[in-house]
Amino acid sequence: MLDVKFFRENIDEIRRRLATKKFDVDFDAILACDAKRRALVSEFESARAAQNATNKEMAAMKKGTPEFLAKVAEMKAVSAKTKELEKQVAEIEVEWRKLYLTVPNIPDPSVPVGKTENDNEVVYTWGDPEKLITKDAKPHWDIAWFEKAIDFKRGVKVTGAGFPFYVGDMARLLRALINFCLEEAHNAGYEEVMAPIMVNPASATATGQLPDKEGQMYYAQEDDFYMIPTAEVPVTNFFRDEIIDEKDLPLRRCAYTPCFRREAGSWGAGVRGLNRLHQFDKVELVKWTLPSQSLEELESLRKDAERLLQKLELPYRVLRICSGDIGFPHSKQYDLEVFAGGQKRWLEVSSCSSFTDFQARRAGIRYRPKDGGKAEVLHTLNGSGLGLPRVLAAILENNIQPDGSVRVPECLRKWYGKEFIGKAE
RNA sequence: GGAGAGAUGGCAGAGUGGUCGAAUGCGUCGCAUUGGAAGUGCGAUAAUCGGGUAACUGAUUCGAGGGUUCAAAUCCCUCUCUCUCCGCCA
Repeated sequence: MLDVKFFRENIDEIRRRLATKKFDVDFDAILACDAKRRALVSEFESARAAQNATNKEMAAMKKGTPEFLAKVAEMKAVSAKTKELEKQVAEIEVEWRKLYLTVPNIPDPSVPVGKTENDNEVVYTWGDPEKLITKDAKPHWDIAWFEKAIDFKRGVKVTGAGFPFYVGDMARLLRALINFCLEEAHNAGYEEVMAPIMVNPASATATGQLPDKEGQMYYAQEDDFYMIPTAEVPVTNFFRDEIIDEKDLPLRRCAYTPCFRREAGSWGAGVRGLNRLHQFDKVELVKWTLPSQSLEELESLRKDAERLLQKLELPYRVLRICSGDIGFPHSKQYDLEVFAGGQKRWLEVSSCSSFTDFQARRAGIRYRPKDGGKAEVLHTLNGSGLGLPRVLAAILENNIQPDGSVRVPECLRKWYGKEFIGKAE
């Protein structure tokens, strides 16, 4: 949510900058509602002030005297009118909030203007993707032993499409990836948390999933809980409605969780195998920073994620996401995509973003300046470090051996324990 | 799941219809005392939104929502959460 004052006073600039995002906002309706709301609030407040003043007089009067009874009679009408105004204010506040929650965050000036993902800029590429297109390379789902190791059929039986079982060595390899990501994050100064994987609507609203992504989350009606689409939601909400001391900033935390996405309407070509799942595993990195530090913290966050890919020996490219493709609460966003040699495709495995004060204002997360002054809204950031199924896909496709087995990257062996997966023994 | 108790400022905790944004204690900050510190004394100390250059000032907030009343932290209803006991359980 944008600062309301800023919104009112810079509406032309905001219109212009939001026009480059892909979301529709009815500015005129919001401004009209805001004006009406302020007028009503002001009318209500002066009515209530008058009522309060009289009530104070009455408190000092002797009860039951004719003067007192006259006041009571007089105030009945005043009270009824104030109550009516109060009701109108409450109604318009709800209407206004509903409208205002549809306003996305403003893109940072450094974000390239563009309409679709085709306008994203490649910042640079690490490693040599060409080298991976070999005669042995094949999409991971075509690897002979793949269906045994990642069992989609049983997943369909037990739950539905997109909920696979990882079996045996593959389960161990996935666990190795989780451990690797968490340990790297720990070494980079992120404090680990294990978080709830269901959240209430207030949390989902604070980070911006509601109302924007309502239909993309699994919802437990009985208890009004949402399955998290990313650990960003519970982890960021940890400090909801709290004030953090400036000396504790920046705060950095990491969390491993399963993530759940309905992916309604997004199935088509190129989403086979591990490319898109309803439940997947991810380690998320989250930061809370001073406003003045969020841009540099975004750069270091991205580098923390990149380092993982480098250690995993996976060629990747860094994308600067254009205004038309960055998300609703995002101010600035980088995506990291690994090259999967079998599919000859880039797969997104991390998205690193700054939300400026957008989430923090919705969530009521502020910091207390060192000088003890007024609490100010801070900035939140997060990035995947990493989304694991696609990393797994790239590992399988890029390290395939002539005998059909796959070499496991050195950095995972500490947990995986062997050099190969899928080797006949 | 059953029974009971409870939810008040940064924390603890008083407050059962008006003079309560709320006693008191702790904490924090400032000043004094001191060579310095401890200690002690004095004073200050909630948030949000609005008006005003400012001094100041209006509204809202005592878990959430609704109701009664001229007037609610206080009375009534609903919900949420916490604690204790019982039951069940990884």
